[in-house]
Amino acid sequence: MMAAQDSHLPEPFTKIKGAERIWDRAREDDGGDRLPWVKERNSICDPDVEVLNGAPPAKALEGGRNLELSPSLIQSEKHLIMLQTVRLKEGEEDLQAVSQLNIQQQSGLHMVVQRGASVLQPLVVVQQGVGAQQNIPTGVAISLQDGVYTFHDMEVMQINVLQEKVQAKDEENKSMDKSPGMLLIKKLVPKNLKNSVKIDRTKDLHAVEEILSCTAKDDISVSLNEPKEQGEQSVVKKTDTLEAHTNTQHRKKGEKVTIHCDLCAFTSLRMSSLNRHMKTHSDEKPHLCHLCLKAFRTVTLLRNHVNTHTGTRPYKCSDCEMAFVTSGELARHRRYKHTLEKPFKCSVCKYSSVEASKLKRHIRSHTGERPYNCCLCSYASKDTYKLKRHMVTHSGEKPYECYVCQARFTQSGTMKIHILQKHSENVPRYQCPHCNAFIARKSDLGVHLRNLHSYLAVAMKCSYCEAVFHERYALIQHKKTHRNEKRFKCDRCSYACKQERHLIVHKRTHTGEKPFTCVSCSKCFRQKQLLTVHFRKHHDSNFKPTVYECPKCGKGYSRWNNMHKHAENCGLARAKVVTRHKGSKGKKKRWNSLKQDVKQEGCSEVSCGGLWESAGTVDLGSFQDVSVVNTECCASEIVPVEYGIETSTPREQKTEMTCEMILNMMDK
DNA sequence: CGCCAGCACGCCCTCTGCTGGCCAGAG
DNA sequence: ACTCTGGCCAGCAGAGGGCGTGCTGGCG
Repeated sequence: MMAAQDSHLPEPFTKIKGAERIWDRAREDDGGDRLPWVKERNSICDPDVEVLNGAPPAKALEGGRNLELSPSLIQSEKHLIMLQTVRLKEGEEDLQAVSQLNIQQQSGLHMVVQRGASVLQPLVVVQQGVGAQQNIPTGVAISLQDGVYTFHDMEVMQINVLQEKVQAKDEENKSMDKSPGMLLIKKLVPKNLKNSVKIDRTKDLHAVEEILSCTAKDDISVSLNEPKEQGEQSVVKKTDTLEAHTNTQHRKKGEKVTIHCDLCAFTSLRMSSLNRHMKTHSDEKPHLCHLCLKAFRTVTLLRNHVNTHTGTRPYKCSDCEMAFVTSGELARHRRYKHTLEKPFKCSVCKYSSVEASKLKRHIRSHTGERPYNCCLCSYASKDTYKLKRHMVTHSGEKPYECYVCQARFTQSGTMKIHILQKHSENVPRYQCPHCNAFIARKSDLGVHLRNLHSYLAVAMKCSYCEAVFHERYALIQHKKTHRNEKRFKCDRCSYACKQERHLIVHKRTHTGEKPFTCVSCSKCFRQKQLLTVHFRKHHDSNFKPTVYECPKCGKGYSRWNNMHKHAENCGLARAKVVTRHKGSKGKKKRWNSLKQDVKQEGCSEVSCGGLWESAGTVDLGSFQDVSVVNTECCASEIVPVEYGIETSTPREQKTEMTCEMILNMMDK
């Protein structure tokens, strides 16, 4: 019930940490101004003042009595109220003494104390305007002038229940008529215990829950008091369920007695437990580890610790080879590995965990809370490990080294991937389900899928035709179909070609245009290459005509295609057509390799005038002997089977070869 | 007093996915 | 020669699993 009403802190609460948590919350609420909050643990043995762990700003604690708000909190319009125990002197055991504490005047909190009791100044951070008021059930909240704090916030307040039935009954009868809206906190102390007392939070809050859930019952009363009636006391009690808190003065023979710790909320039915508990308030740790000199309170703790040194693991898992120092470890291990029991369930999603701390960490992924701030940048993490890992980015440290190549990495996972993909056999690759591409990393496959195969709301149009595509990959594949298309068509004949410049040359056959004139004899040519050939042959005395020899019989030809035609009858097998892609470095290497292969096979290139280099398309069809060797190496290496690459028919190849050769030579 | 269960905190690990620089291939 | 593209790669952070350890408190 309480947890449902206060979503802040549903998790279990521990006495000291609760106070810290309040302070932590105050820090978080404090506008993030990063004030140097310092948690101090005041001596719990201080006879006059007990300050809950997590010291407030010094001013607030000054004197242990005056209640002041820290400037930062005032600025942030939040109220900080400290709860501290103030033992009243004899003359102060009345409400007048309380008022002298200035609590009401400064905080708006109305408190009532019982005669002889200590007074608790509340240590609560209340945020204004958080709408908490409507969430607080009547009688559960303490109203402040400008804020509200709930029972949950009262975790750090010491609440106890009056057991004095008769008195309570009278109080109850009086107060039931009073208007609700103000719950007075009353701390009752057994008269033989003059020190401040905290109650067991779990039990008593449960008790209060129970009270609140059944306020109509006769045996339960919730006493409320008007703020102005400070002289009256209120009592929260449930007579039959709170027997455990019986004041020792009223105990009967055989009745179980709850013993309270003077210094905290601990209660127990056994004195031995209390005695042992009291050691927790002492720094005494008499049991020293002889191996590391670390000190422990108890022999058991020391033994467990020594076991960590010796490797003694008495608790062995029955289902696997694991063994542990403590039974708790074993139990947890069994939950993780064998029973798969996950009792901590997230209320937001389906996540569940073996440990509460894991659920707490998980919840941060919902809330976005990032409590761990980097001191060097704006990064903040949700857990300590991530912050620690992040700090490596500032130090430049690369703690992980590849054992093969000594490359260093910042994260172990990165190194693992490196080793897997650089130094391992049978490296797994990820195949794209849409295009059969194989990609080394799954994450990169994701990038590939996003870039190439994701649906695009705005369709992309092909730049060559009207086709539109919603997938980038489909567009790319489609464009490749235009690659070998003879898109440039002559409007006077059936001629078509792939490049516009070829069409321009062709059109001169229709217009009769001959723009290239020989400077020596004024003869005109349609193509630059024709002029060049003419000039060399007729006007260049240094020109030595190229002779293309048949690799089979050695017969020479002045033109490559003529030799080529001859060679067809010399019995050489037909080679595959190879297209050299200009500008492709890799293909250029392969092209040179092919050239070398062809040379080695006996196709002599004699003063060919840069034929190999200038040829756009080469028909090796007549080199039958070469083809046997080269088609294997060429087909596999040079012409990878690619989508959209087409091969030409022999006749086309011859035509294209000549044309492109000439055009390329013209370009030169 | 010892055993035990449970809690809390911390550390380390893995898996995962995003990001951006680099580089070779393609145009 | 240049630009663009996409795979490769390391860096880095998010999320969660598993275990180590210390401590507290119930109980025999």
